[in-house]
Amino acid sequence: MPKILIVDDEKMIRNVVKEYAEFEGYETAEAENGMEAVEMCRKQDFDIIVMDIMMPRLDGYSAVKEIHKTKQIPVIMLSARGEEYDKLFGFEIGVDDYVVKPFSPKELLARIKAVLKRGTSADETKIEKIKFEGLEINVTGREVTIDGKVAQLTPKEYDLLFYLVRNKGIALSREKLLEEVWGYDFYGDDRTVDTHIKMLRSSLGEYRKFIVTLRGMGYKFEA
Amino acid sequence: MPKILIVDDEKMIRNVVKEYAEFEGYETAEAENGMEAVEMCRKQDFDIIVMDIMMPRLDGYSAVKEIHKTKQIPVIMLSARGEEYDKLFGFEIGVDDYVVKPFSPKELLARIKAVLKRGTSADETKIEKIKFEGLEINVTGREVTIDGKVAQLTPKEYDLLFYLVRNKGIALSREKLLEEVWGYDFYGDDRTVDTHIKMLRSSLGEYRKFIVTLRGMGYKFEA
DNA sequence: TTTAATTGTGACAGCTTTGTGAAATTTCAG
DNA sequence: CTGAAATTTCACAAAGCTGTCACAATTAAA
Repeated sequence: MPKILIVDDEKMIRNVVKEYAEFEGYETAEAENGMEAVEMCRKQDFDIIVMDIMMPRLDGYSAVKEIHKTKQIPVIMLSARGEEYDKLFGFEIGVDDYVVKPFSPKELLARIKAVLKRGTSADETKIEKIKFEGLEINVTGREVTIDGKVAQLTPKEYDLLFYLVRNKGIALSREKLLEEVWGYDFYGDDRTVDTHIKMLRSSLGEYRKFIVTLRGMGYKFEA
Repeated sequence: MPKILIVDDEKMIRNVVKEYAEFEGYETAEAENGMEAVEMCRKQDFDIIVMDIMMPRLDGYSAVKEIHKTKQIPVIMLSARGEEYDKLFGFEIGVDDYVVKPFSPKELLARIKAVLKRGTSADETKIEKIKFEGLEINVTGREVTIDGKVAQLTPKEYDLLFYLVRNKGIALSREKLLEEVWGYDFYGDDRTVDTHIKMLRSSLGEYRKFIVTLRGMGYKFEA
């Protein structure tokens, strides 16, 4: 689910937006001013920022300018009616939408949805992921993460895991695995599979539990 | 006196704006659609453009994009209420102001005056850029900057980087890269990719970290 | 309980893949 | 046509993956 950074100095506003956003299933984070927002963006990635213009410490448009120096994150600006409208245009900030206070949370959410739908996160939808609890296989990027951390699998480990997962719940003999993962022209020992299963298990940490040994038969992935 | 280009398919609108503008002492010129506007801008310089969004042949926002490729002229957009508002923000055009139809000519003139007053600080032409920390790719100008300094990439390096970035997070085999970056008719060695990756990495300096080797597979851009 | 079969595991030599510098070739502007 | 820049190939170095083996641990059968 997309992560939203809500930036406003009024706690009330943050709460309202947060509540509505979380109701829609978004993750949220808050910042009280522009400085804080910049800091938070340095440390983590958000999918969209909802930012007030008038704030202490660092105003909204300066913050956007700063954040956009390093990251391309869509922004929806909030501001009091009229007052800051010219400034927004005047500075030609790359802002994706603009909502005037007081706003209806429903409208804001609709705009957030719209911005997320078009924009940069088009790549997000292209990425194919398979998840089992904290084990996540990003097929598109050929990357496996365990509880959010990237696991460094070797090519064979990845291929083996991918084949097992694709055939989850199905008993797979060593012969079958060799044929499918190694290739029909592999001339080696059956036990090679065992070694790679061992390595794979060690790479998967606690999620080794998904790889089940079928004595006298082979292995299977069971989630 | 400043010269205004008025672009709208309705003669009525053009006339009204023209009359008021000339009363204020501005010179005016007219175009019926985006295409005409682009043509006229190629031939002469204007100080400001007042442009409708919805027009036959070439819509306003495409016209602005085209014109801004070569000239930095401030723009005030016109459009029917609400309808095109999203589009404006959606495409992040470098527009200096925005007036909703039906508008009062007096208000439009006031905005024209205001935009002209802010100086031709429209030096910030809207250029399409992609950023990852200090790595900035100016797509419009085919230029890459690293921490603000222009990196001297060769054409292949740029093409390769651009393709990787467009497909960030996606595992790309050498074959795929050859096909997409070099062209389907390239009959060379796979390892050519490696050499160009090497060169690209060296050009990117510390941001070489974004280019990830996928052993046994290929490469990907990961930001 | 013993025994035999099967699977788990650590170590490592050899192999495959990737990184890299340099040379050969091609492209292109002048 | 010439020379500089870009591209491609090549060979070797470096990195890191694989497959095998020996032995330990586990399981099932007798």
